[in-house]
Amino acid sequence: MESNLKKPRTQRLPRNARRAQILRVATELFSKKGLSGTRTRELAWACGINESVIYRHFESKEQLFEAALEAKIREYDIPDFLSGLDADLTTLEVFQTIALRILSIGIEDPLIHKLLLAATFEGNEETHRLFMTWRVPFVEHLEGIIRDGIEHGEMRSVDPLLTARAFVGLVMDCVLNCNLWGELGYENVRPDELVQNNVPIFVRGLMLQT
Amino acid sequence: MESNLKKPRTQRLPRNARRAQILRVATELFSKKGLSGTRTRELAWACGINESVIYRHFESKEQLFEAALEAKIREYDIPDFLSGLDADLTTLEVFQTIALRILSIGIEDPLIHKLLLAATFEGNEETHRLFMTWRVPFVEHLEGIIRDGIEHGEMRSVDPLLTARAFVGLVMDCVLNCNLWGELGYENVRPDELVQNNVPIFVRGLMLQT
DNA sequence: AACAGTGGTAAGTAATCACTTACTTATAAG
DNA sequence: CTTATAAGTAAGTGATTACTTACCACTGTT
Repeated sequence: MESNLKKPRTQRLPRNARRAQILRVATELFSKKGLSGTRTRELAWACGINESVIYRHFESKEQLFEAALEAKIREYDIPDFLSGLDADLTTLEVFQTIALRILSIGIEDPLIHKLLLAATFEGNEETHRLFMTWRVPFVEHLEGIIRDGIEHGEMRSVDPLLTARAFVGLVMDCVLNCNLWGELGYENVRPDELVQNNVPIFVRGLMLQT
Repeated sequence: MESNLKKPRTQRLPRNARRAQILRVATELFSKKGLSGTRTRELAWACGINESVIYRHFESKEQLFEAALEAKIREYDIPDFLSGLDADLTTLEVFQTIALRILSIGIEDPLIHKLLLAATFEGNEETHRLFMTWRVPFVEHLEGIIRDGIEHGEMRSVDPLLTARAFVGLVMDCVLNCNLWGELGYENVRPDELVQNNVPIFVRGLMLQT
């Protein structure tokens, strides 16, 4: 009856809470170091638990990565945001609202774009599919707007798909600038500053008459 | 005196040739799988040599990665290209020429952008610095052009730095589209097609009068 | 022909990896 | 209080990692 009883180092958590914690910490590590750069050992240590606990919740590191990515994308329901856009907005306002949304998410939650980048680089087919559920809705929505604009004689006859992609790319590259290379001379800028400067240039070039 | 003499499996190469071969194969693997995803064993196997030979030429995997990145960037002398641009070109033509250059390099040599992406994700301070030697010259050159354009009353009074970054971002995102996500519904498009569609939109939005 | 220099190999090394096994203990329902 | 359930731990597992050591053999020089 000596003091052989082992004291638990960490507070015992119910299943859902522990799973959520692992997911949250994993998202942070994966977005910093990528999939193969993140060690399960340091993930467990960061959670204050033993490595084996991770495997009570996720069957493998890869599946944990997929779950982290999916949870991150689910945080922001893009189709819902797009379908909820006010129908009375001008073309410029629509483009600005969408750009601001992408920039705000990217700057307030830097993890998502780094995680998406890791997914495109190290991910499997499933993570590639998840990546597309993030980017494609923006492109398709804008493609539709541009197509309509051309039909109604408001916009120049550009290629709707290429143009929509270019706009989304322009905005998402700003996010990468701020997140990834922010420490290297690319100082942080406010989302609305970027929107006010860049979106009108693009939209003016797209419309037929000012 | 039995047949104990070992036959060499591979052709013996002079130092420079072997080093160049390792660098070339490493560039390919790193751009496909990233730094921590590339194994020295498979690199050696792909070169047809023993692992230890790699370490006769490069002191570590990380240093090999830096060397590969630097060599890739050196292939394209951007400052030289920019300073050699014809002074008689119109603003639209300058933007188009620069965009075509970025797109052509990115599409004809997909390794460079993937390698740069790996560098931003897994690299150290040195590889980050190298990344900037690729992107920054484009931005600074365009920033100067836009600043002049505003001073001469040809362009709207935008923020020259933000605008230059946005344009470079727009173009480089197209490259990522074609390279990284090309297999997933983003079919390949020709560089000149992208230039013809996207650059005029941006430049028209930038100029004061058509 | 002898030799030095070096490109190459075989067979390691210790460390680290993702993941597992066997076991302990907190919690909550009856 | 008893007991089933599950959250937790310690201590591994074999595989794989980047990198090294000791040695071999090809080649150009003299």
